[in-house]
Amino acid sequence: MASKSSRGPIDLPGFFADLVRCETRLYNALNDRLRERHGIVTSQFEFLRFLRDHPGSRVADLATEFAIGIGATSKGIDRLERQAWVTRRTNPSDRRSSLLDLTAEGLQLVEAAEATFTTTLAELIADVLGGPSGPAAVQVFSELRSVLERDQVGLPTG
Amino acid sequence: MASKSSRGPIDLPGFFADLVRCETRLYNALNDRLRERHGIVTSQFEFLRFLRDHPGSRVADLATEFAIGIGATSKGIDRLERQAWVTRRTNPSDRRSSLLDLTAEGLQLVEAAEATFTTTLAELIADVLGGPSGPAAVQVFSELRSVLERDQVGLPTG
DNA sequence: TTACGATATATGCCATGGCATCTAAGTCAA
DNA sequence: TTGACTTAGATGCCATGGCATATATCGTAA
Repeated sequence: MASKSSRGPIDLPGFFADLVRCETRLYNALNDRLRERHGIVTSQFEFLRFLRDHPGSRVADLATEFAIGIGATSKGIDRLERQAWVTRRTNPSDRRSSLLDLTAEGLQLVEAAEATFTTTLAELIADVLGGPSGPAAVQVFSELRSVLERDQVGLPTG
Repeated sequence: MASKSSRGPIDLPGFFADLVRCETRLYNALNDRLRERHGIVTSQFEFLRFLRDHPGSRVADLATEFAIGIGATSKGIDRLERQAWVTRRTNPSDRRSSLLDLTAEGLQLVEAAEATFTTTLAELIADVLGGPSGPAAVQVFSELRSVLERDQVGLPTG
């Protein structure tokens, strides 16, 4: 099969469709692996990893990072707290909010899950991303993310 | 701010994080626009567009395309059918399934929504995708999608 | 034809996210 | 200090998707 390398302007809807299909399938595949090996799903892994890398974050910080609602974030933290992977401690400088941290178990879990995550992701995308166009794709998404965050595109209300 | 152009091997988890954040925000932003102008969300627009381009598809065809479950697809079609945008007609060669088609209203809707979709997407990503790395990113996702579909990665059960 | 296994999808239950709302707490000015 | 406004996030209701199951139909072999 000949590769389709159009010369004209980029087909943005086509690109977006490819992007969403890839993201869906990768997310599904990572969910499967993380669930069977660690009893968590990818969104939980991402929460835990963020809290490992940003201890003392607030619920709103997570909501902004992941561009999901505050309510959903609060409920997500509830679930992690129920498993004793995360603790809330009252923010001493603003008692409306809590500061979030991993427990020792949470830290252990995220380290183990990260190995699974990284390995699985490599199995799925390393070949394509390791190709000649890989670095450019990395660059595009890094830049696009910066732009979307700067302009606060696609932040939910609640 | 200096741009971060690492020379080493690609940071796949970092790339995946950027990818998911971009997809979330773009999907949210497109949802907002499509909802306010046409009363549909992006997933519905994608169903309608697929049926316009593949008339006579079955529920399973949509499920495979979007890598979502058959049950969810059936329910999604229920909702579009209730709005009289899609019709089910019994498949004459296999009465377990139905063949799906847009109604005239559905066709009109998808054409109008497509204009909104394309315009909005261009506002959000044309600048970055029009840069020098754009074509490479397009190429990467086209290829990655092909690989993931060939290997049937991340297909839900039901 | 009948019986059995496979297939397409419709449906029910559960989990999760969006959005609205509620409460506690912080800010500020008079 | 008090009262009005704002903010953080917890909670309730609803919509949607995953997965399991139920139903109808199909294909095949006896």
